Amino acid sequence: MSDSSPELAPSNFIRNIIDADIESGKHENVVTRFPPEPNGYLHIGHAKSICLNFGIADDYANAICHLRFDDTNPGKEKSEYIEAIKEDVRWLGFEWNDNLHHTSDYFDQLYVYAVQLIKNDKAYVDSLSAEDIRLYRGNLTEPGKNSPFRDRSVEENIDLLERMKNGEFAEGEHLLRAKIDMAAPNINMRDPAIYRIKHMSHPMTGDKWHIYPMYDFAHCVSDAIEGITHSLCTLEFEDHRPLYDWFLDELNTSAHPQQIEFSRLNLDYTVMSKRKLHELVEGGYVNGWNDPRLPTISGMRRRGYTANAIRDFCSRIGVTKKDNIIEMSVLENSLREDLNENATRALAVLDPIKLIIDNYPDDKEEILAGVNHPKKPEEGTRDIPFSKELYIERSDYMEGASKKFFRLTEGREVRLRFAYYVTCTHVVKDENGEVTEVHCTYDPETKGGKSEDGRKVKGTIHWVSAKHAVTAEVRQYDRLFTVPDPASNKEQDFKSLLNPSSVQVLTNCQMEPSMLQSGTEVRQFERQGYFCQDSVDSTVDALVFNRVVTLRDSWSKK
RNA sequence: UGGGGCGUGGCCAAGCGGUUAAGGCACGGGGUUUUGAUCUCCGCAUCCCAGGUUCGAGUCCUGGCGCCCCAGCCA
Repeated sequence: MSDSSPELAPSNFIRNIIDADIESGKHENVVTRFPPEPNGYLHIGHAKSICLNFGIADDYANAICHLRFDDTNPGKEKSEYIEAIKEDVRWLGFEWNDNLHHTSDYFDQLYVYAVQLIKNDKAYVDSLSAEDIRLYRGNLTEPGKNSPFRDRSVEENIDLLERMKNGEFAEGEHLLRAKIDMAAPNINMRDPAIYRIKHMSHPMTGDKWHIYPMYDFAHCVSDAIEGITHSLCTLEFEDHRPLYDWFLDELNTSAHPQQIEFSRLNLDYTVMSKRKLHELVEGGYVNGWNDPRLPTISGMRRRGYTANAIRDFCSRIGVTKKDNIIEMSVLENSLREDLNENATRALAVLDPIKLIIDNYPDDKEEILAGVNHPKKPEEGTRDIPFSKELYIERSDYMEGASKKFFRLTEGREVRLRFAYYVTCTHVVKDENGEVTEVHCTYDPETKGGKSEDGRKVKGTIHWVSAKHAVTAEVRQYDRLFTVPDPASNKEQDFKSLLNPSSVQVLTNCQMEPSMLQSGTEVRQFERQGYFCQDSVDSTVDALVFNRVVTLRDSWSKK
């Protein structure tokens, strides 16, 4: 292993297999691959696979990981997705260097291999309808039966395949199938399809082909051509492994990669299948693939997640073959750990109410120093203006509050962060009984938020000078679904389980002036959470912030 | 009811026959704190069930039970 990496990912059963293969001399150089189909955007589940595959390449000496687009179905794939996927992989911090491939790079070779199968009497052109093929396949408990076209001559098969390739037939008219065993208990082995006719233009090969190879045939061959040593995929392909091995054995390829399956990542209160994500995006239930509520890489990036947090998360959840649903708190913990360490602080009032300091001079203004990071003095301080009228959080005042409430209530003294101690005297209400102003007096001897007499002030609240405040919009996100596993009930439409308040927009947030100069980085709004400007909607004239994640809150739980 | 997998605390996950069953998240409690944040300390399982092998089993055997995946010319 390389010693350049200070923190290697924790080991797992796949790394154990690789270790053993190196130990035994089976392989000297490990080659993995991340093989997305460009038919949608990457999500956090893909990040698990990316971290696994590229992580191995990073940690083992002379190991590499290929990025290969599995583009065998032009009906579903688009160049837009290819570009988005590349961007996401790079953003996560991985580099494929010269190892960028497409399954379509191998279409010529694949065709040669298909002809070889025919010559070896291991493949044939079937002319049954799709419906008949399904009927002939049998079912889980009953064997299938042979197609009447199964025994065509090698010459006829080659001729038919050639003509399929040349576009002489309509889609569905013919199908090249492997000749294996229609009675196999593993349904994947009942003469699976190899090539189907599709009169479609392909993002990479244009109009050259009228037939396109199926996954089972193309994937193992592509792996072999690229010299992949360990082909890592998810559990649902376990049943396909015999077929993966069958093709490579029949074709006698120079390399025979080992397919190893691991379980996909599931996160609670969200969905991870591409089909469902497509449904949410295309149905307008969310605003595009990069909607900050989505578990897509682009959505999380826009929301303010960091690549570090996602990689840390992936290393924490492990790699096994067990079905799992990871709690969102694990992801949030990885995020908070990164942000707490790296985000500078700021004061911002999300739901403002006026706080008026009656004994503070009307026109006086002061500049106070706010610590940028409590654990990093080297981050310095920033200027925060202070004056008679401030905004504080509406929830920081409560009428008739108990002594357990550390914030404002009549007669109680609290500290205004970095500023002064103030004591609440009274409030003003409107005709509806809503509090419109909180009044207080301050102690001039407590500037900076400390007192000489050592008096105890339990509560500290954040504030913003009203006349200096910057108004902004803040979007607060909550879980996308109301239940932990929205996909569990197959009869129920998962979309009916969407959380109607997955986003709450606050338009009158008041922030300290330094937020005007705050770029795109994530900042912590003290006592609230982490926020970053929305990369799509925020402008200098109309600031828009996304709440990345709240701070841990042990008070509201009580 | 065919085939393939999986089953260690609320959620993940180490453990590869032999110290009191790692660790993280969550949860409960104490301390520190100009963020009820951070930090810190403490607590928190006998391993799906039942037999068996063994001086000794979460780890081996047998039999159950439970859950997941497969009948696309999708990947």
